[in-house]
Amino acid sequence: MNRTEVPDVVILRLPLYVRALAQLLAGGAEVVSSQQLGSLLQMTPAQIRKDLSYFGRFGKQGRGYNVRFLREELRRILGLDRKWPACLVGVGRLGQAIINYSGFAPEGFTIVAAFDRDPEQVGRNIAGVEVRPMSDLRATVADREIAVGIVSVPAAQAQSVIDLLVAGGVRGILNYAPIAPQVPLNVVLRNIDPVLSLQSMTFYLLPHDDGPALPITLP
Amino acid sequence: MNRTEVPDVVILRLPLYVRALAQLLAGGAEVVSSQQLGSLLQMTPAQIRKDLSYFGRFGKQGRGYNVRFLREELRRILGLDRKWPACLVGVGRLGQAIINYSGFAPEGFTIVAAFDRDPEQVGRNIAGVEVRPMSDLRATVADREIAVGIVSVPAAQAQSVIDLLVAGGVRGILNYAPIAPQVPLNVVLRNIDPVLSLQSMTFYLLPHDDGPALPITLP
DNA sequence: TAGCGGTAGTTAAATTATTCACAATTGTTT
DNA sequence: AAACAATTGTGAATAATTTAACTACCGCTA
Repeated sequence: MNRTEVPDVVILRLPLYVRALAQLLAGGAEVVSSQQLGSLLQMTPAQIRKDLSYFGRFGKQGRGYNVRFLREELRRILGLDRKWPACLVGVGRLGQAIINYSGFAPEGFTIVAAFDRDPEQVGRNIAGVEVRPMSDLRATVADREIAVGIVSVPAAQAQSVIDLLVAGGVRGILNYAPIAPQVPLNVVLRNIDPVLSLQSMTFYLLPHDDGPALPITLP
Repeated sequence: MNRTEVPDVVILRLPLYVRALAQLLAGGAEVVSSQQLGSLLQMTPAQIRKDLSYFGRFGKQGRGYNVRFLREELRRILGLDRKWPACLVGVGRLGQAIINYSGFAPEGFTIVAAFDRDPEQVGRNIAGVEVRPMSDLRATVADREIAVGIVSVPAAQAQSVIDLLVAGGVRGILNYAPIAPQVPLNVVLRNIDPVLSLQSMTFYLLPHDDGPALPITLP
């Protein structure tokens, strides 16, 4: 299972499958076909089967996939069957919302340390996490084997914070700042950027010439 | 300029260009080449030129692109040269962080109305926006010609809220709930889902066989 | 004004991703 | 037990996207 063989787009879709399977499981389903999963996620059954085939054979012909089994396999493939301690940098409004967000922990992403450069914030305890000074970042990341850094500082400071995290040994970064950060090839970057999302949305809200303005009447 | 001719991936990249150009402009640059823009955004110059060529000819051979001009053209193409009034549904912790976020308004996205089903929240004023009951949603969206809805309610309620927004006439939805919503073809959907981002990140943090474990010694 | 370095726009080629189509297999029904 | 309906996994075909390569052009310099 050579990771360079599996296209990135496929990896991006696997968590979608995991989530849909969890839903199905919660609903009591034991078996699901690529057809059903496809209509749930609005994609073609062929794509789902193809995606899964990169990793093995999980289904039974004529039946479909065992929901619980497939979910567990995908979680294992993605590394979701373990804990991923993370640290947060920047405990402003956004950072606090992130620390308090209840969606990370159940998925194994626990924020075990928080940092801020503001002396006012340092020492505060937010949702059980003590805010530490930036000068502690490097050592803490190393000591606690933190592989994931979450960045919620203003754009102006984001790149230098990311550099710090990388220097500390973090291997993945979830960046909320509205910039296009530079990271080494061996560091995985994911950007959360609602403004970009809105800005690409508006194009489709504009009127465009994609058809005759008036119905064409044949003579 | 038929929108069906322009690939979606291209539209997704345009805001990136707009942002990079704004940065360059702030830095005093008057002209930029696809080469420079590419290294700033970590993409090939060819891709940038190709993307721009879908919309016209903006550069000068031997020189590059006029930063201010290209930025304005792209903003016009994306519809960013106008105001996009938006409404927010769900003013819990996340919703409040969104309303208070200072990054939307400068880009023309102003939250002009907020809704919540909790009677405790209704009537409150958050950052100058009064929270209204869900029963007002439909009429308000229509009256104020709100084209964009932002959804920050718990997953369980998200689909029904989205249905409401669509019924009210919203044409684009920015969804923060961790679900895969169903929307009609004529409604543009963008999901903000940090958990999915993390879940696809961890795959790359795992050890994978992508090369010999030990150096191979030739005899 | 002729030549040159540099860069856009564009056509063609290469690469990547998606969809199709079908053999193989499963469980069910008659 | 045979026929049948359903569904996977996959190789081939198709479609989409990216990259490369080249022509035309711009502004500068000698």
